[in-house]
Amino acid sequence: MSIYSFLVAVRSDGQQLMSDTGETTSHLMGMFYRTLRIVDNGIKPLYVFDGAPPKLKSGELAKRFARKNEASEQHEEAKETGTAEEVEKFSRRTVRVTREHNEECRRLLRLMGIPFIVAPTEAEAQCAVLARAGKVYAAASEDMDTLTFDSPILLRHLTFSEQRKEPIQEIHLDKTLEGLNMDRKQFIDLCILLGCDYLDPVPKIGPNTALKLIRDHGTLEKVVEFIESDPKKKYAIPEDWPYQDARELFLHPDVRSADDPECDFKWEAPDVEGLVQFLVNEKGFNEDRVRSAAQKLQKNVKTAQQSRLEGFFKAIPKTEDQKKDLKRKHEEKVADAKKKKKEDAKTKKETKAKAHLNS
DNA sequence: ACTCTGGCTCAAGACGCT
DNA sequence: GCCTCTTGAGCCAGAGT
DNA sequence: AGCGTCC
Repeated sequence: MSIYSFLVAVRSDGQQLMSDTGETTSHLMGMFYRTLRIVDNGIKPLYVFDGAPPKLKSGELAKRFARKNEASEQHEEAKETGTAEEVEKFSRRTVRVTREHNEECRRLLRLMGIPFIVAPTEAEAQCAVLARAGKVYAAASEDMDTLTFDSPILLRHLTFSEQRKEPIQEIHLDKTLEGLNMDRKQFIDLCILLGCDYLDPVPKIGPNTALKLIRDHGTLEKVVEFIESDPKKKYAIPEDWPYQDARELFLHPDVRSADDPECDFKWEAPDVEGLVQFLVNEKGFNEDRVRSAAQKLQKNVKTAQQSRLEGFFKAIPKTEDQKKDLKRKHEEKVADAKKKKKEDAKTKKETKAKAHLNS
């Protein structure tokens, strides 16, 4: 996901950054400096790449594919008749992450000495397993599904950029369940009803209604039964709506077990000359910048071992206003009952163990 | 009057100098 | 054999209560 | 904080 956002956001004059041979470098630029920042803040990141999507997702993926093609057409059209702004707008929408982008990011991580794993399927699910097993301190992702996959802690907006808008959020699954007064099974059912990648949403059921339905009926089985037997026909379950399959994916996703040898991660010193070869010689990065970045990495490999444990995050108490605000939105609706802890970005942070990043 | 959903649009990263 | 997945927030209209 | 630049 972050590769995607780098491709969309890292631009100049409406174009992605490129080497002199015309190859895109936006993803490397984004990866390199963000990872550097993270390491510089005492965190030892582990990246997780998405594997093959589960079959249940193919319907959704087909839709996205269609949308992407549509955007490409609009892009072509804009190039003929539209303004420069329109061309740029549609250009962003046509962005696709390729195998090459992925492989270059992995090569970059290897040279930086940062470990990664390619998940059998969903990266979020793999993140959750590793966090659950204590291989990492938390799973970092923008996706709430990470909690549904049973990660004990989710970090959102884990970036240490100076001009970051959103504060880092640390969300604990146990507190969330406590706040909702639900067990994990109900939470999974709630998330499915709320709308997940695997199933179409149920029309007219938004966050509030979803929460109420699960509260009133306890399980999705009962909710579906209620909806179908409702004489007023207020809601309609979509034709093809295999919620049991979705639930099964959340409960038993295809993941690499944490004790698998592949999950024996190591954080190593950067290969400075390799980085120079790759980023400077091949991609045209500025050599001084790359070398000083590599130096920072090297320094942190040493100091990171002797983890200085200070308070990692500083909690900011929620005001009543903020609570009200949260009532609105859907993910946040969940997050609301969920007790989230907002973190102050400006304070320096340390991880106890290792923070865990999702690609 | 209030609540809720759904449709719409937009913007999206990080650095370093001033 | 192709093809590596957009997403969230803010705003507003309109239906439902 | 704003803004040009990174490649």
